[in-house]
Amino acid sequence: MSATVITRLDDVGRWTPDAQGRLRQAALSLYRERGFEQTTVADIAERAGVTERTFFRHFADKREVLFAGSEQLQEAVVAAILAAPADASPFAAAAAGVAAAGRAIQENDVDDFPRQRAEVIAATPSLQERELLKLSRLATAAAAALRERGVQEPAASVAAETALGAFRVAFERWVAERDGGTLEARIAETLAAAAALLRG
Amino acid sequence: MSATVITRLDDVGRWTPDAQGRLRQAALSLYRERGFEQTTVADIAERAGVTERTFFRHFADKREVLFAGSEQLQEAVVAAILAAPADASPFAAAAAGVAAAGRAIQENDVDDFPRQRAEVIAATPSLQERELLKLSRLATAAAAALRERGVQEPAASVAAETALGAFRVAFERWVAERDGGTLEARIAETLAAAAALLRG
DNA sequence: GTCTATAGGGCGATAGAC
DNA sequence: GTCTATCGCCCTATAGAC
Repeated sequence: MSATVITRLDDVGRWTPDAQGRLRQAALSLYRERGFEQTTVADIAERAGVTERTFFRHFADKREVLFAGSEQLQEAVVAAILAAPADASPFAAAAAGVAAAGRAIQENDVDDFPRQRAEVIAATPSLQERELLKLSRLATAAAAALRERGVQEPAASVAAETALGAFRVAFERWVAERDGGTLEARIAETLAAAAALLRG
Repeated sequence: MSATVITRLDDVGRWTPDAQGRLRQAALSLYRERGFEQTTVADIAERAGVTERTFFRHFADKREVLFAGSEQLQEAVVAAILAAPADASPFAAAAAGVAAAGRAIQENDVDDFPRQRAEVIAATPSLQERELLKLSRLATAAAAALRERGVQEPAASVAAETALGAFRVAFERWVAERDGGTLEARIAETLAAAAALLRG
């Protein structure tokens, strides 16, 4: 998520710094203006003031530009799961993980970036695919963290999938309803719904 | 899933019938032989005895050729949810849906197709993306079916996501362990683990 | 930075079924 | 005649190779 920080004036040399950050902003604005398919990598590079080749040096493909920072999110989730009280249930630990994800997203929220990004993704199937893959990897990492806590399979994977399913629903609702409260609140509400489900 | 059936000899005209079925078989075998990325659409078309252009008339892209029949699967899931006993809990109804999915997959199992297909997908990130998108759409359809049964949001979406999360875990385990019993049994086991989770 | 193979869309032509 | 499956050729953008 975080942009490259200029610590010394020498860093401002032949090229303007933070090409990656400019590429991300250029891509998001263009995807919003004309749509993902109607935007070429050349368009993005041009707006960011770099060459097409530079784009592919920073991002593996045209989709990935919207998913920078997903590793940090994953780390936050794993850390929260490992940091949960020793006596927390598997689902409670997984829930702590997705709650941390919600907090991390809101903390890094600048210029309504997460919601704008989410709207573009919601409008573009091929971006949805990438998002789902990231969430799936996140679930895999969460399950591994739960196993580290001593949770057996298939409980670990099921708990991770369930918590992340709740997260997905919460995030979707948060994006759809602009005045529906904070993401954290939505997540808490959805996790509660999940917990209530199997009791009923 | 079903191939075009030749009902009359006249159907065999200028071209050999069932181009779609041949394309699916050609694609799966080539993906297994040399991998998805190493296979070109031209390769597939050649093996199926049609032109490249014909491939794209049957399938939107190179991935979609492995996902024919997913609409029928979705219909089976929705039907099973709607057919569940009126007094079934939201989660129980969703569970009936994914159990039906498991049965549908095993019924159409010819030549170990589902497992071979799953192995190729497991080895190919871009195919995983497509698979996850299909499952996500399935979850959306399942949630809609639950709402039709009178389940409110967010319970409907959460129940659908949870049941499909369990399905995903079950399917993965079934693919990984060749002698681990039937898919149906795996699904039942995983659904039970999900139910146990939130009680604990 | 340059070069190239491949995906995948557009559009018209063709040939058979009915 | 219509409808539908196929083919051929053109094109651009992606993304990997060199």
